[in-house]
Amino acid sequence: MTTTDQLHSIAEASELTGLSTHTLRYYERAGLMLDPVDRASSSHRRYSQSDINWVTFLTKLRSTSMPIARVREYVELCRRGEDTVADRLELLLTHRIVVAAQLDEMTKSLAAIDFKIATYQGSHPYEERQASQQ
Amino acid sequence: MTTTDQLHSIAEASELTGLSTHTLRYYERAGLMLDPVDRASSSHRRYSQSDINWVTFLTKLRSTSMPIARVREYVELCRRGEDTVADRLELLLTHRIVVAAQLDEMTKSLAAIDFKIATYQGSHPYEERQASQQ
DNA sequence: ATTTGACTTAGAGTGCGCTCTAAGTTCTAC
DNA sequence: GTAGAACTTAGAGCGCACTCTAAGTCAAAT
Repeated sequence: MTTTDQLHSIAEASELTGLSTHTLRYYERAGLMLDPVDRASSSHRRYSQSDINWVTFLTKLRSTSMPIARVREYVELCRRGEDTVADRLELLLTHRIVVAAQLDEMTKSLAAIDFKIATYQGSHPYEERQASQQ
Repeated sequence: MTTTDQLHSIAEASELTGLSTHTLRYYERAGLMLDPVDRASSSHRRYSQSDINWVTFLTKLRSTSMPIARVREYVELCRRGEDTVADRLELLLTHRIVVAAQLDEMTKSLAAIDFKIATYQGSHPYEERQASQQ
């Protein structure tokens, strides 16, 4: 719970998050970091564990197609403190609906693809299948 | 099974597929149609039911993030006839793996978002929750 | 001390998938 | 026959999310 935090170079942060160093800098410039990333005396970035955790959560938002601008809105609410919790909740609940719809559409698409795969594999035993125009 | 096919204007095709007329023309130019779309004497497009069905399947590929170029590869295989079935199958099976991974990542991201939602809603009854830095 | 590689910045460039424009033609309704 | 909507084309433009560049600074090893 205390800040015995080990600090990470941008290369390490890249390893840990799966984002490129370019993207990490880009996200920072885009205002997506919760608080300013520490700097070494050399001005090199030093990522704390909590920075890493934040970026990790951020990638969950991104991987569910939340636009950068929306992520920024969310971060800005976070930075404004505890009295924005209701707004943050609403934002996430709204996003949740989008994600559920995405999952649903994707599942249906997968089913259609699987159906096509089955026709190629010969869904009917004994070669009873008909020639399809697709 | 016979071609009693009703023909559809591009506006109707747009309605039926959920794609804009712009996108329908774009896909055609991009070589994504299985066979050439019929034209009225006026040169207006006339979509057959099988065109519609094809576009519908095409959107399943697109909605699972298959790039346009890959869809085109697939279509070209389809056009080359029955001896490309093995290649088509391989292409779809490869894509299937990608889609499954996407579904998995999305599901995990949703879980992370739900977890955050729960913390905002007060996951613990009786307000036992701690202030989080996020 | 010098080389090598990792880092810094601001800003330009890229790739993808549309999306729109403009100028012209055709269909539908009156 | 004329108005207005829907269609046609080739090609330009756009938005998003990176991704890269260039010129310079800093760090670790020899």
